[in-house]
Amino acid sequence: MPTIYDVARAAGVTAATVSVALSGRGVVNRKTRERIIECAQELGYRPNLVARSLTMRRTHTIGLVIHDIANPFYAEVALAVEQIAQRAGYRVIFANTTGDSRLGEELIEDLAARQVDGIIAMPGGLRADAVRAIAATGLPIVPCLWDEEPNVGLKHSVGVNFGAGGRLVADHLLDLGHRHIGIVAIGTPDEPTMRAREATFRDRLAERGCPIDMALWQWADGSLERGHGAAHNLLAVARPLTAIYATNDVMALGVLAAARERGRHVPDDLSVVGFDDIGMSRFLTPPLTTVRIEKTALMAAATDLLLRLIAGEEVTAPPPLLPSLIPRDSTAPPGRQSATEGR
Amino acid sequence: MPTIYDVARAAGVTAATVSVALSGRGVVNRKTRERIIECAQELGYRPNLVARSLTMRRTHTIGLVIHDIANPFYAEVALAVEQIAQRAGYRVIFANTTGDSRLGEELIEDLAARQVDGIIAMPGGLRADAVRAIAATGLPIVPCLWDEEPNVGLKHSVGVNFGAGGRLVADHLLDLGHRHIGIVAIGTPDEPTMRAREATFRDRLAERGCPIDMALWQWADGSLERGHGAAHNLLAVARPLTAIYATNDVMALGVLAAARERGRHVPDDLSVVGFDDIGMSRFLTPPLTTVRIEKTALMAAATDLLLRLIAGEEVTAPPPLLPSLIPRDSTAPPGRQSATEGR
DNA sequence: CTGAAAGCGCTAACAA
DNA sequence: TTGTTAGCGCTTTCAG
Repeated sequence: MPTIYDVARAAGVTAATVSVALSGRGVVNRKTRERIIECAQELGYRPNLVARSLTMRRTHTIGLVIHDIANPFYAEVALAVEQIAQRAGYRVIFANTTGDSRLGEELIEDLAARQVDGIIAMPGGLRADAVRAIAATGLPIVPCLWDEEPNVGLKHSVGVNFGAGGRLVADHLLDLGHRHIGIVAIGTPDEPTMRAREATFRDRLAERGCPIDMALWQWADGSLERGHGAAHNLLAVARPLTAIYATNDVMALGVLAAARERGRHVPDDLSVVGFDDIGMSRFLTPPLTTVRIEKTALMAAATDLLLRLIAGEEVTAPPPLLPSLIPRDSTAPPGRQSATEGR
Repeated sequence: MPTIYDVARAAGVTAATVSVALSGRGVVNRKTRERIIECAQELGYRPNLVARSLTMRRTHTIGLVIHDIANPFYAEVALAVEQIAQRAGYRVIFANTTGDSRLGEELIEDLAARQVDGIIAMPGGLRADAVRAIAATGLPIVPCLWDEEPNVGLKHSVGVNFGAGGRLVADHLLDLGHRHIGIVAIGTPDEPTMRAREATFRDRLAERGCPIDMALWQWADGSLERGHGAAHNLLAVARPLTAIYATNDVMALGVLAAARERGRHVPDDLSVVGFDDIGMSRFLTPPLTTVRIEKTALMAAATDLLLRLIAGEEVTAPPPLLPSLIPRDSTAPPGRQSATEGR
């Protein structure tokens, strides 16, 4: 690979001049510039961006730390981030934690060592204090869509009022007339903290005189497979159950599958509601009632925020957005009097 | 950020010694090493990986160029690549072309300028000659899962026998007794080249005495939305039609939705088969019959291949794998004599 | 308008 | 075992 020195020699000038000529920063004689450009082209010169990064202390790279990109929710997030970054001349390194917060910490440290200009930190496999530690370093980092600790105690973050979403679901189901509601939540039985979207749901149910039966509370890890399994557990329980709230769409997809496998027709025999509104939700059978998170808009805003932060602009993070419930065909008033078991 | 010099000063040694001590490459006195490590920790020293990259001529970064990561197929691919890379200490920069080959070329050039150690090139928004041009540069690049030009004329690539897949679909449908088959293919009417999975399907149909009715041939861009729209077009045509082959699962999902919207029951009134076997396909309603591409295994192999190439090992690319048809519930013998229109 | 010189942070010979 | 020196490829004053 030819360096700037090679083209300098070819053009009969010095490296500094080539640098200036090629970047169009300073002023260079028209003819010399042309000669330089020509030589560069001929030699197939391509700037070494890591050398430039070293000098400039800017890599034009950002890091995106997510749970796992195979989850459509994060995939959509990643697309939004990359598109905004790309247009600004930034590239993005993505790293999957798969829920391992030990790994998450390593990854985030590595990104910092690689001198990324900033980081977008999604929840799952990243502890708040690790994020704070990085932030304390001065590295711009914006936490996005964190359930607990919406802003991670940081000045810049972009969030959503997940609690409001949980309430919307409770109201929707209650209004339809459901009284026997199961939930497939993300988390583990032993972990004491509960995410807002689950907590407010439970609280609202109690508030409206229909406290949830904890035998109908299932924990899962957010994956399709686990959501599917949890739904089977729920449907196997010999109790009335007319609706299931899966706290993300991917698990809701698993719930729909389990319902079908057990001969439960959705929504006649069972209502299902999800959370997130991933792209495919409206195409499912039946189209899924869910809580919409404006992922794309939010992540675009988050990325823009990060880029401005990097540029040293004085910016202020947008306030948490209110999610909205999108009623589709997977929910309906309870039909056949609380079927207990499909098959 | 403290540099290696700061640590050196603190420990009363020289930078070179710190470098050696911290990397554990050379031999350093036990006590000095300990002192150095201690100082490093105290100062919160973190190596500057771009400086290291400049010296070592190795960034431990690879590029992944894909169509768009929001497509579950590519998301699964990306996960596999990242996981293998991660374990080897590599990070991955992903770049979406969204089908724009002009952009694809820029991205690939930029990755090269950033000195990535290698590139995984997926089809869609990347022209074969652009890939070849980069390869000619000496930058390791492995094309994966390209439909046309399986190996892009390169020595190292990983592929699949897509043609065999198309044939499997044709045989499956024909064997079930279907004679009126529609197709939702990826491409555009004007583009002369057809991908293997479509071409062999068409040819096999003809071979077995059931040439496809070109009025039942729809082109789409591979997205859920377009697949959905194309299916509606197909179902609106006043012709017998008992099965639809969507040449990727994402579009097949759109076909299932369209069928439902038109009151066509799958598989009783309409059989649907996809291609790829993305993770959610077996959870759809009904579970989708499809051609399985072992994405994860293949991409893991591809990434491993790339890493070895980077390491300068003498490697040989695996031969194209044969895909297999996974029969699920979305296909069945044609039922009600070729319904023409559902509603 | 162009060149000389220094420096970004790290590693690698080679000496001491 | 540790230090000296040079260099990776580029940018940026500061002179000329």
